Amino acid sequence: MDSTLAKGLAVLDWLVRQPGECRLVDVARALGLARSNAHRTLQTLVACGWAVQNGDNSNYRPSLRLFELGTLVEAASDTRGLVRPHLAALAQASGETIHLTVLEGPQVVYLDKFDSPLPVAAYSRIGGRAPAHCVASGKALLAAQWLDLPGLQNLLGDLQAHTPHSITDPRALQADLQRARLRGWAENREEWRLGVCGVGAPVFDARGVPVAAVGMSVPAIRFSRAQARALGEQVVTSARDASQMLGCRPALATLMRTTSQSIDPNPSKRKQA
Amino acid sequence: MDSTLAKGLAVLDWLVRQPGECRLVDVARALGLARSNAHRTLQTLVACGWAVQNGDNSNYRPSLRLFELGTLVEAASDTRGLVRPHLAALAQASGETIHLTVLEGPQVVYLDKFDSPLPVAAYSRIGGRAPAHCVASGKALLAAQWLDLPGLQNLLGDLQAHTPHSITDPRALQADLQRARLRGWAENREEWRLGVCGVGAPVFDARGVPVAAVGMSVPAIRFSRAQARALGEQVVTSARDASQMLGCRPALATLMRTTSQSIDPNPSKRKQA
DNA sequence: ATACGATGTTCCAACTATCGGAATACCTGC
DNA sequence: GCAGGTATTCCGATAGTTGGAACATCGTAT
Repeated sequence: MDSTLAKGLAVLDWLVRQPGECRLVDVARALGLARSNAHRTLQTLVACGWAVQNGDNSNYRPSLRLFELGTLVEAASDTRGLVRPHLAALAQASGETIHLTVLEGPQVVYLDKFDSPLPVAAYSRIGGRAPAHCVASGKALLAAQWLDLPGLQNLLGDLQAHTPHSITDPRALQADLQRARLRGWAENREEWRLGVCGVGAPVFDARGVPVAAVGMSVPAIRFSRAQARALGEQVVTSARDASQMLGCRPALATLMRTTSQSIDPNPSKRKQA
Repeated sequence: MDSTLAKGLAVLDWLVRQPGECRLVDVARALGLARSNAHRTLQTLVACGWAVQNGDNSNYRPSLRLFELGTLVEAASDTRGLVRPHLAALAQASGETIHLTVLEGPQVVYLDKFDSPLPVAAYSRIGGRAPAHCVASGKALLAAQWLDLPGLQNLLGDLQAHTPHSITDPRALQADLQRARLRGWAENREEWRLGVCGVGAPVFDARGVPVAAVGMSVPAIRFSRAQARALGEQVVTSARDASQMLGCRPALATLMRTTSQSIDPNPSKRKQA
């Protein structure tokens, strides 16, 4: 592994997470580098346009290149733009906090978000992450993949608990996902943040592949069985509409399937996508 | 300069700009690397979470880490969120395409955008870039910095022409900026894209530093002297409101100044920001 | 079914770019 | 002016990178 590259990326990552500009020594100290090493690394980042140096005090900060590339990455799958109207409609109709997430490894990443007018304790940020097994949209995406137990464990690793309600047993999670498949939507009962529940449903593209999930965050106080069911239905409907917007035929745009994972025609060609 | 780091960043950059997943050889060929070298570089990117490898065909694509960091970089200056309502209002009132830009080196980066209902030929993308000396918002930002001729040339380098109307003479640009300062807004008359004009005005933060610019893109057909003036006034008003939103005292929130660059209390401390 | 070409991955010795201590330059505050 | 802290430069030792070659794998043509 190229340690020089890894180091540079770590510096960049650290730089981004700092509030203001950073001094060279701070970078060096934070990452345990020699000053001269940190200096050369930062100079390289600047020369390549990933960081900028303040001419006055020679402090460093990340450039907008990351923002630029971030929008490109996100735009590559133009899911967000296409789904956005449906999110807005759902936010309007439900009055709750709505978000759009995608799965990356064992986590979901928040692609888009509409905040509830009545602020919920659920704190999330576009670009932020959450463990997939602890949030409704994450479970919806997991359910839609029909993984077997080894596959699930391989993807998620050890299931960390984040509240007393978090599911930490893979078998229990598997059962929960199966329930989600039957029901059409996944549930989160304070498994990520105490006091915050949610429902989520997957969005499929034209090929029938689950590419994103619509999630709704709801305070535990408003999350009785009956309320959950009603909200779940709303989310499923919204997700199904969104799927059709992405070109998915209606029949596919649902989490439920009579046959199990058999129908997944993935020839896994070694071809350029 | 750390060539390993530079190479890795180049790979990442290239990866982001490809439409789908990428094969190793393509990366190697595109960047002129040995296969083994490209392999190690990509593996490092994957190990550090900046790229992901498709398990089936071992193709590579950028991870959402870039999106994540991109939103962080952009959120660091929460300009966008605060100014957004004013942009929306201006878009509503004018019916034209509105955007928010910041200066980075000789370019502006588009932070936010509201598209006109009547589609203008101006093609721009959030996260995209344009040469500062060719667009109205860029000129507004340049004007707000009161640079002298050497400073301007140092920042922008050679002024490239992008249409026959582009300003390529630094002195002419300087004069144009001076006009903008007197007027309160900057103009672009088909200097970046033929058929597309625009007006722009700077947004100041609480310290009176120009941090962004509001721009409006208008088809040349609707950009007579009188129309330009009317739109310019609108943009100035909007930018001034936005500045106050950022905590700028009203008196400072304008491009015009009676004294020249003298009042710029920048003690240039070598301190942590 | 077999062979072939193209690609992904691993290995390793030569080499060169990186590392980090030390010296220098610079700034700031006392 | 001096002291403390920091950015930058320098350079020899070293360790990490490099790229060719071998091997494994896959898709396709024969």
